[in-house]
Amino acid sequence: MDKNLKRMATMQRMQVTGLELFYKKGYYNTSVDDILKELSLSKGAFYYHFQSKEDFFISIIQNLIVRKVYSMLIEPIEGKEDPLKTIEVCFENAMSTAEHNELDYGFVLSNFMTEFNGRNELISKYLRDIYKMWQVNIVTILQKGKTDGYVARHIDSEAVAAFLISSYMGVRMLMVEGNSKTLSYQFLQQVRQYLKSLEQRELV
Amino acid sequence: MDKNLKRMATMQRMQVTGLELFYKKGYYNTSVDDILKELSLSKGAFYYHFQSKEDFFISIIQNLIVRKVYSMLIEPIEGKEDPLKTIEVCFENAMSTAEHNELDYGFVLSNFMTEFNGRNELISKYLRDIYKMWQVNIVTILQKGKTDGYVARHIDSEAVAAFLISSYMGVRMLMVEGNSKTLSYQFLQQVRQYLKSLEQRELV
DNA sequence: AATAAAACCGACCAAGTGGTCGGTCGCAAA
DNA sequence: TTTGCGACCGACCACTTGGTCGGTTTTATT
Repeated sequence: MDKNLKRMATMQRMQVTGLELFYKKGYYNTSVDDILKELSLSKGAFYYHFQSKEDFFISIIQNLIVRKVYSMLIEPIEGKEDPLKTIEVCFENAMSTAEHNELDYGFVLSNFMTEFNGRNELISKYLRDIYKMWQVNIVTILQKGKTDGYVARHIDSEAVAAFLISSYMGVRMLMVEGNSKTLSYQFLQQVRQYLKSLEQRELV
Repeated sequence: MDKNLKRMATMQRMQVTGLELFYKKGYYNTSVDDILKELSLSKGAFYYHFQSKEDFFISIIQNLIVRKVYSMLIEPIEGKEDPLKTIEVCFENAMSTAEHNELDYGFVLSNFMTEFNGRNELISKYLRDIYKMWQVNIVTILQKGKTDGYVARHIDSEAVAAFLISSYMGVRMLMVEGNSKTLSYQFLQQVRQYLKSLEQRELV
């Protein structure tokens, strides 16, 4: 019990610091030693808990990244009434969080998707699954929104979801290049404009 | 003269192969030796022509990446009549090119922006400049579009440009995860929907 | 053919890299 | 107090990295 607790505690410390550095400097550009130095731990400790650097990163995906994306972008829109409004608010919050984080290196998910693409199929798959989870979620609430009369029936929910996700990943990438405040404002403004064009007009 | 030609030829060969590999495997994940092996050249040849790996990459930006972005995304929309239609067509072409490229690893510019962000300020600056060039260009034609009665006067050109670029960078990133055909179609469909909402309605 | 500069070669270097392994330490059960 | 084991240490290994440098080959010029 207690032992298990200690084990988990150390692993979590490693994962948290690992994600921090991987996010900041990139996976391939961060050595295991870098992480260990930060924690004053040794190689032995690392390879006692994890099989490899890859295995370590996968555990980070499952324990930290999934949760992060879920709590920030998926959970806030699940089962809400007006999908368009809900998505708008969710984006506002996400952008605001990013904007006020002085150590912003972009959207975790898309950064890693870019880095691992074509280089590590296994990790790419895990990341892709998170993206899909998000995508499916948006599609679902849009479909429900049609039934409930919030969303125009003729729109292609899958396409809207893809477009929203694309634009979000895009701005989040651009925001790190400075001017995040302005960009954030401009982005939200245009998202609103776009979302408005999806509204169900003239309810019978 | 002739000497200069040979020099340029070798340098270009290195740059082309370099970009290919950097684009495919990432800058930090591609060694100078990797590039040299591909060309059957030696370290000596490389460091005779370039001061460092960084210097080499900067020359690639200036000689290849700038031109690529310019010819694909900037030049096609310069000085055209109807900005919204022009942007639409330009995106259609860009997406089509990407879609039919079986070795697609995303949008060159945004991939490198992500990779170098926070890791190499000098290179980031060069890349950012390309992005700005593109941005300014879109803003310019949108403003002209207002004067010419194609674009609604109340829209924020800067915001529209940022939004368009964001979404483009986003899809291009997602396209490499498979389903590029579907994604491409969905994206263009939504871009059209969005662009339509920017049109100048009811001309006097 | 002689020459000199330009272009290229490849062994070498120091500084890392991910990963291994024999050992140590502290704590809980006996 | 002894024992056993989970947690951790750190020297070490094979290998790769960007970069150097003394030297050789190509090439154009005379």
